Amino acid sequence: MDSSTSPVFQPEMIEEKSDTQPSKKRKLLEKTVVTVKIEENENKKHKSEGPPPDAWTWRKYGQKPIKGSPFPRGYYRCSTSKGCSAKKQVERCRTDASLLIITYTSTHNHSSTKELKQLKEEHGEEEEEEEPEVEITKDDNNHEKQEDSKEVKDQVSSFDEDGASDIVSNFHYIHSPLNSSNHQDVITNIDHEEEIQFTENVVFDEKDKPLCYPHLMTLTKHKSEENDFFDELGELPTSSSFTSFMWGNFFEDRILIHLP
DNA sequence: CGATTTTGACCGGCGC
DNA sequence: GCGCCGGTCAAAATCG
Repeated sequence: MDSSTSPVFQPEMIEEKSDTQPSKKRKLLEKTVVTVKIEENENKKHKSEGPPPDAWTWRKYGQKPIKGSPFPRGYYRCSTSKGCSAKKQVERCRTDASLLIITYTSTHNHSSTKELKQLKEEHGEEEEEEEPEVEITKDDNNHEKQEDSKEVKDQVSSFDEDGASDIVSNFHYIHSPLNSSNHQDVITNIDHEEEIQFTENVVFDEKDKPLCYPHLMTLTKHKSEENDFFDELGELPTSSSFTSFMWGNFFEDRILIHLP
């Protein structure tokens, strides 16, 4: 715990050129990219097109063909809760139609019923922890990302209204797709800065990786710090019970961390 | 009949 | 300034 320099769960904002450009708001959104390998079972034939189910319900609000990709990208918005601003984009890998790239943006302002239930089952009465989390989360945001305070404040305020936390939601992003377990392989990378791969079975050949996620290669090797990732999580203000719950899910799924 | 999907239009950012 | 591209909107269509 190097408190002095440890990056306390730093939801790195997407800024491509923070060099000289005043990064636009657009690029400042949190992004969680999940690459999912879907099995094309004959059983679920037409389902192969749709996005894999997760803990929330999504409503499609748009679809656009993407340059350089034969497959269109679908835009979804969370419809579990009315005021929820969480979004996700679903597209297929340009070169591997069985690879689904899901990009989660923004955060949920609520928890999924499913997960709350699980939480209760595991710990009995940990549900209250949600309340204090909001406070701590806010604090975290305050001293961690001052630059983005505008954005964050905006989001947090809406969270406050609904009385939910956003850090928790971040976890949901991570573990919910894994939880669905309909898929064989899941790669999760948090932000464009720290990309961590989780794979149940390492099936991504070197020839596949650059094709589908060129930057993944770079970033995977740029930091072999799963430690960092763990460290960040360890720093989380979140109650340890919740954290362990989350990681419990990870390991229960037997996710291997594949490092170069 | 309400909720969701489809699809073309619209808009803003960015590169040239 | 213009055109391209990605993201969102909104009306119509479809579904349960």
